[in-house]
Amino acid sequence: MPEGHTVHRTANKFAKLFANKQLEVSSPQGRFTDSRLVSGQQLVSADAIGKQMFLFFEHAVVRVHLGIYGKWRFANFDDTAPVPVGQVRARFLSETAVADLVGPTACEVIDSDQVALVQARLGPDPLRQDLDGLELARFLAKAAKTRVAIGQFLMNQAAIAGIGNVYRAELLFRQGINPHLPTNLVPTELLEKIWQDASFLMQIGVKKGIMLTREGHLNGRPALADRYYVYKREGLPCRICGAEVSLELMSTRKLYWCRTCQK
DNA sequence: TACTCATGAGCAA
DNA sequence: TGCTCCTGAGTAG
Repeated sequence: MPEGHTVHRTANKFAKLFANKQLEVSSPQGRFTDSRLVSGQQLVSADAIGKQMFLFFEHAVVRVHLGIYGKWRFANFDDTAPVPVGQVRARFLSETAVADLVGPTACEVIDSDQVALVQARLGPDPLRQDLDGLELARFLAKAAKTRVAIGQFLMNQAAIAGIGNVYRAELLFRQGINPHLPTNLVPTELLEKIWQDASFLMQIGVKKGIMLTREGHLNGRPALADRYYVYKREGLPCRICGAEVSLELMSTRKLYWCRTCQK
């Protein structure tokens, strides 16, 4: 489920498994021909900003973006690495562990200048430590300048990095905000709440590996049907007021919301 | 077996 | 706004 929390979780796992190890990098599927540019190098670190992951090798960086379909598969082994299954774009192999990447939108080798370019176009990430409040300030500054609907604004990775369709719907529901409200008309206190809630929920997502958004259901592993307030619940009664949950398209993406709770 | 759908985003017009 | 790309799970027939 590739929203920002998945990517941060993967970066942590990658660092834990592979940091300071020499990796054999290959492309079983054949489409990641640049794998040879990093194969044989040590992995220095793994980092995530929003939905982008960066694998820093000694002399180059691998940038990965999962898109909708992308997935990582990790495995430990004693003697022989498991045979790749399906369309494995990239395989990262140490002596005892393997990470297979399937179906990413992007998997490429870039240099530090290109890393800086990608990072510059990304907005603040609620999962990055923000002790001095600068990330929040960046978010508020961007929000103050745009009349785009808040539902659309939250999907813009240059506005806030890491939010996807699920968190967008659930964050707006939790704060009772109409997704069509122009962003510059959303009171600052509410924008701050959205930011803090995103940070809170996404940290849970990183820890648990699944998206949880319902009060009283933030622990354990609730079934998919019990996990969200509005996401994928069109036509069903709102869990708070009982009104029918609405579904509409907002810039080609499905938007779920409750017209009664989100005035 | 064939078809549909999905948590995303870049690009052209 | 519409088209395109990427893969696999679920469902209809």
